Amino acid sequence: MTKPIPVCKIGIVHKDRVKSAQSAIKNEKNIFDASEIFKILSDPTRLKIVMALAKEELCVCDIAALLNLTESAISHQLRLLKNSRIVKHRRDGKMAYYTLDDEHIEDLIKAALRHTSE
Amino acid sequence: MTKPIPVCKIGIVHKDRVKSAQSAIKNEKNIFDASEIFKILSDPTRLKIVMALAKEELCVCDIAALLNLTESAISHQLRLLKNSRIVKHRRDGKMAYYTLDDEHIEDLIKAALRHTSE
DNA sequence: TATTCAATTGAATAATTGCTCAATCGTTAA
DNA sequence: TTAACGATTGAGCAATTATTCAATTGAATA
Repeated sequence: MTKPIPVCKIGIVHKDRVKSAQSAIKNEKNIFDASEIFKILSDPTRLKIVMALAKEELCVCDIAALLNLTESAISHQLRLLKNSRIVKHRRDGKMAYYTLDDEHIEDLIKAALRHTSE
Repeated sequence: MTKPIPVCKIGIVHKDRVKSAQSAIKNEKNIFDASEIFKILSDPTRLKIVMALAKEELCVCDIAALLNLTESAISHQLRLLKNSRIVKHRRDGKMAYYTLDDEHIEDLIKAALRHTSE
């Protein structure tokens, strides 16, 4: 079955398939949340920050030196990462030390790297 | 060890940590490629397309009806997904049928959904 | 207290992006 | 050949975004 009804302009072509697909994307909120996480990791600078913090606790200065960017630029990105609960920080005097706040993120990155090296 | 050298303006604060972190992000090309995949999945429309195609083979018309968008908008997004080798298509007459081209992608999405429901 | 400095914040700018609209392509059928 | 239609493409627009610059905050120290 699933025979094509060649009238796209009027309606749906494969009604049963579309209905089935609909059930796969019905949870709008979850999909939006997932896309937000992907968006956070879609910037190379942020992705590097996350990968660096997966290995070491670093202060803003360290990350700025590591990525050759200003502390301001790093601080802006860290705020986004913090809002997404991907990193957390602790204060020690003038310095702010950042670490990962989510162990799932590393798996996510590994899964992405798997796609790249196919 | 790893004693803070409080002179951020002059150089690196925690030399050994930065050196260690550097090794985690040394493969620039891979990181960029991974960020590209995240970028592709960071748009809710594209993410829905991928999730729909993970369940059913669909033509452009079906997807447009499913997401309530024009065929043009869908076609533009499908081109991006095709360029990233996430979807593939076959032609049958006037219609173009799309399916997933990468079984890793579903794992990637599942991993992201895991983060959202913490 | 006054100064220094890491970190943060807000405004501004350049670049990117998702969609619409209009035109075109390619295949089917009259 | 012509007409119809699903799909694709390019230009253009509105919205988002990564970075810089300048100003500010907050903690340590002179």
